[in-house]
Amino acid sequence: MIRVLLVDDHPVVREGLRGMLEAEPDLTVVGEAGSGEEGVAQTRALAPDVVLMDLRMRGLDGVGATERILTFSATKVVVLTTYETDADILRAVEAGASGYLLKDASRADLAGAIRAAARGETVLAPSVAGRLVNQVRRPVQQTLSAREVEVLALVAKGRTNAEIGRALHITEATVKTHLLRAFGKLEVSDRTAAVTTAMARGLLS
Amino acid sequence: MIRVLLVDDHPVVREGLRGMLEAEPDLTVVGEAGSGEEGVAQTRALAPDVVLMDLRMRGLDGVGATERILTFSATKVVVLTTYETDADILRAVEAGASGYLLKDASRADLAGAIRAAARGETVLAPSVAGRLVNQVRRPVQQTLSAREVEVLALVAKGRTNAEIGRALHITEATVKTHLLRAFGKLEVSDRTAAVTTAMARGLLS
DNA sequence: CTCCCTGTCAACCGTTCGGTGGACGCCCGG
DNA sequence: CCGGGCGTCCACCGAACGGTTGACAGGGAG
Repeated sequence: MIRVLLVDDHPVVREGLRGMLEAEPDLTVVGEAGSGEEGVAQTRALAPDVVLMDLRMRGLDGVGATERILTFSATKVVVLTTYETDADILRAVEAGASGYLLKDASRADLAGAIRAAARGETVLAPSVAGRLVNQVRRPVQQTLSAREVEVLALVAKGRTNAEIGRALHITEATVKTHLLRAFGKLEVSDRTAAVTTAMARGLLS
Repeated sequence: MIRVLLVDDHPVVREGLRGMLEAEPDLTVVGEAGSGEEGVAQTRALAPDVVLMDLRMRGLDGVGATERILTFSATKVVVLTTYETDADILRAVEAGASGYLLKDASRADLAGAIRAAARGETVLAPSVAGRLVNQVRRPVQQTLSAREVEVLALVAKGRTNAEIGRALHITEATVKTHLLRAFGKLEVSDRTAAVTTAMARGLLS
């Protein structure tokens, strides 16, 4: 019997997962948590075999909760989320998730992924696997520096370079340097495209 | 007994809703649909009292499905969605939805909203109501014209005005006119802010 | 029928941006 | 200890952008 803990801030989703998993004879839901913090605490208390973890949550998010859980436990973590942005997927895998499923998964997908995770295997939804391959194939993993993100966030609000410089207590020249470096990393050539692609990759906001 | 139809493209969510609603003695789930088209068909076939409708779906979305349903049926539609962008809320209410709930709603919230909708009342989640008030209080409802959206979408991709003009077979001057009008409507003064606020209001992509 | 919105185009001007080519100090890791 | 990434700064140039004003045609609403 595989013991599963559900971590999701939506009661509806928890209820749905519970219903689907309890219908499988070899799976049992031993607990639910509505936040990342609660998920960590419940894992410590219940020592489940597998945690089904939502990514987007208020407070401690799924990635953070996964990292914490794996520091003290052999519990497997399967990430279950609605969206599949490149950055989310990469962060989850880096944090040590044993699987990445989307919420449109069927009962069979879910159960299969949980059993695989319990056996120590890693399962990715097909579309997720493709995106991950794209990430890995790209040799230079393009992470924006904290400062670059800071500048881009202000650009997204429509600030001019001079305004951004004043806001961050740096000169306009420095702002431009940050932006040009960000352009290179994002493979774009203007600020608007930089903002949209950074958002698409989950690097902003 | 209030007869409810579930329309959501996520099996997990449908399962969760079914579980929560079946626990209420006066509610019964008479059917499920995984798409807008199917939702319309099922409503026609089953004539439920209330449809619980997800907004974001592939194909015919929740707003479109709601509009169609209300043309031929007295069925009440309660919108249930994860996100609350201003444009989504307004579109759903304009389409004739009797309620707007978020997926973090509790079982009591859900059941209460369905009962209210069945009685002919309108229920909005508190945060949704606030946003709607903001929309209505703003006298000039700022809807971007189709052409303006088209231009903004290309701006979001980093195209210059001249490139956009060539792509849309208009001159750069016209592109600038569209953009300036969009700036006015969105209350911004540069293209980047225009794109981000348009996205935030759900007017883009 | 008239008004307003939309879509189209034009010219001009000042400001901002993007590109280039530097420069310096810091810190981390090989 | 030395390379490289990061954060900071400077100067210059051409291109792009934002603001303004003005214009005209078509269509839907009052």
